[in-house]
Amino acid sequence: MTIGQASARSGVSQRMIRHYERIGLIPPPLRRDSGYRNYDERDLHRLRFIANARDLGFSVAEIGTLLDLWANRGRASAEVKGLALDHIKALDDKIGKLQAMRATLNNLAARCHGDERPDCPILNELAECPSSGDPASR
Amino acid sequence: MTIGQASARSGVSQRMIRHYERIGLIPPPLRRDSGYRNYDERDLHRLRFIANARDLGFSVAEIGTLLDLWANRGRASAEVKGLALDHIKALDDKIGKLQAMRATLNNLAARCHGDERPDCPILNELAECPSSGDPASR
DNA sequence: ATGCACCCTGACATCATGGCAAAGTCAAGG
DNA sequence: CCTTGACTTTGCCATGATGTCAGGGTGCAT
Repeated sequence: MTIGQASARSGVSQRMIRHYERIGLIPPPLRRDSGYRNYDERDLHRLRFIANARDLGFSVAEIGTLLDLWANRGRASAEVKGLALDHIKALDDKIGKLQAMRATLNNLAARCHGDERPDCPILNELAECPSSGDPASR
Repeated sequence: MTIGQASARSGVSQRMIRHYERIGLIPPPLRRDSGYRNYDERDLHRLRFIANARDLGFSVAEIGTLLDLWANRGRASAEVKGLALDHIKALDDKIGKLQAMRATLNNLAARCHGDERPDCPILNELAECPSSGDPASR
């Protein structure tokens, strides 16, 4: 199948398929005489794996490791689980930071009357030195 | 003050100060005869504003708008609040996506025994077609 | 005047992705 | 057989926010 078909059936854009090939995440497929990349079901399966892992937020490097583990029939599942748990921790970190931002901003927004008058606690707070101002929001 | 001092006192790296200047977020400062950038308290104040906004996750484009509003003494606070609320919504979006990833992954990890045996539901699920497999986790 | 810490510019890297352009290929219909 | 339109190829540029390195100039204290 051509790259367009592989893309449509895997959910990975053509652009990214070529990209993954160039960075070595997937092996270069066979080429037709015309030079067109020719993918088989095995390649497709791998692309779907990549799409799923990417949707879970794994980085390309992590996906590479997961692919290796996937290909290695003798791997210990503990290794995979370790990766997954690490990634969960990273997600929790990100979520926590975003929630902290949200809380601070929500706090500021609540204190801003939001009418046609120019006085605005949001801007006032942004203009403060980080150490001064509202310690509770940090 | 030099860029190093401005950086230390604002929490914005020298690299980013120069960057913000180049993209027009901050005006080019006066230069000494040597060519060194020379910042005053006003510049410092602006840099601190930028640092605070950045810490709340605003993009450079949004920070530009906020700076304009900050400089415009007659602005309506509603405008600022609107920006803030939009940003909160964007944060909620991101948080929601990350939480969905986390939930799915956590689900998978819980089903993986994580020992020395090779069988692993995490890899199995990643290898599935997105439409098949475990609809509950989506 | 010598050395060290600082500053200058410019370029390249990240990470995952999009877009564009010029050129070749394929399949179907006239 | 030839045209047309859809597809593929490669390569380069761009994003956003930031880091790093290199090569060269500056300023100050000893």
